[in-house]
Amino acid sequence: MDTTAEAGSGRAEGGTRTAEPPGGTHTIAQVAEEFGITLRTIRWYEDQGLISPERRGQQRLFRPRDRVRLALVLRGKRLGFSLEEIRTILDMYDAEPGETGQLRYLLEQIHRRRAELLQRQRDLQQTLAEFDELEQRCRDDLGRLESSG
Amino acid sequence: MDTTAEAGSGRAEGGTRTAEPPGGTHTIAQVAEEFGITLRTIRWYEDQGLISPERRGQQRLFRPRDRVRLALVLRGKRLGFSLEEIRTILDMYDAEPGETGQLRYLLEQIHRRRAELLQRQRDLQQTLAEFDELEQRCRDDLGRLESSG
DNA sequence: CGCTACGCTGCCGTTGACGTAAACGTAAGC
DNA sequence: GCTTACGTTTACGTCAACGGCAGCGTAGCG
Repeated sequence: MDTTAEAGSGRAEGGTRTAEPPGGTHTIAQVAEEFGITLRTIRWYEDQGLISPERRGQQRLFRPRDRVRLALVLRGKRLGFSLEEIRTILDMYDAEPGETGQLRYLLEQIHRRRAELLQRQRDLQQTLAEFDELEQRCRDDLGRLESSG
Repeated sequence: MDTTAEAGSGRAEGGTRTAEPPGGTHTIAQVAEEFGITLRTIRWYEDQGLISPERRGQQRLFRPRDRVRLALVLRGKRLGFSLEEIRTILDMYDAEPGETGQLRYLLEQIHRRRAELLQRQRDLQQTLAEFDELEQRCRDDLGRLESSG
C-alpha cells in the first residue's frame, strides 16, 4: 500500500489534521465546500459519469480539471439541463477530433443546443420585461397609496 | 411528439360531435393540442393551482385568461422554474394592490427573481460563447481533416 | 338502446436527483 | 489502544412532475 511514494513533500506542519490534500489536489470535502454542494451530490455526479476524479486507494483526488468540469455541471444545472444532457455537452467539449462524421454530428449537436439556449434567452428577455412592467405597476400603486392614505 | 397516438379526425365546426366549446372558450383537448401538452398535464397544473378554468358542470372551460397563464407556465418551465415557483410568480402578477406592506414584499420578490434571471442570463451568455468557440474548433478540425485526408 | 368520443376523478408507477442512514475503513493524535 | 475526523460503499427514502390506467359519467348519433 505504501509502496507508492506519495508526492506530498515534507509538509508536516504544526497539527492541522484536516486530511491534507496531496499535490495540487483537493479532497471531496474541500470541493463540496468550495461549490456549496454535498458529498453525496459529488459522488452522485461521479456515478453519472460527469466527473471522474483519480483515486489514491479509495479516496478521491480532485484535480483542477475535475473542478472545472464541476463548475460546468453546476452552470448547466442553473440553465435547467438534466444531468444526462450535461454529460453529453461535457462529452462534446473533450471529444477528440476523430472522423469527419463525428465532427459533423458534433456541429449538429451544437446547433441544436444553441437553438435551445436562444429560445431560453428570448424567454428570459420577455420575463424580465414583464418584471419591469410589474415593478412599475407596483411603484405606481405604492405612490398612490402613500399620497392618498 | 405527442404520446397519444391519435390521428386527427375530420374537423368540421358547428354540426359535428366534437363537444362544441361554448362562447369564446376551449375544451381541455383543444388547449392540450394548442400547447402540445397532455390532458393529464393540464389537470395536474390545475391541481397545483396554476390555472383554474371555470366549470360547466364537471367540464373545464378554458377562457383566454387561462391560456395566457398556461403560456406563462410553459415559459417558466422552459426557464427551469419549478411549478411551485411558477405559481408564486403567477400570484405576483395578479396580486391586488392591497396594503403597502404587501407591495413592498412584492417588489422585493421581483428583485430576487430578477437577480436569478440575470444570473441565468450570464450563464447563458457564457455557454453560448463557449459553444461558438467549440464550433470554431470543430470547423478547424474538419477543414484540416478534409484537406489532409 | 347501445356505441362511441370525450370527459371526470382517483390512485399507483416512474424517473431524476439527490438525502439519509447503516456499517465500515483508516490515519492522526493523545 | 481508543477516540475522533474524515472518508468509503450499499441500500433505501423522498420529492417533483407527470404517465397510465381503472372506473365511471354523459352527450349525441343511429
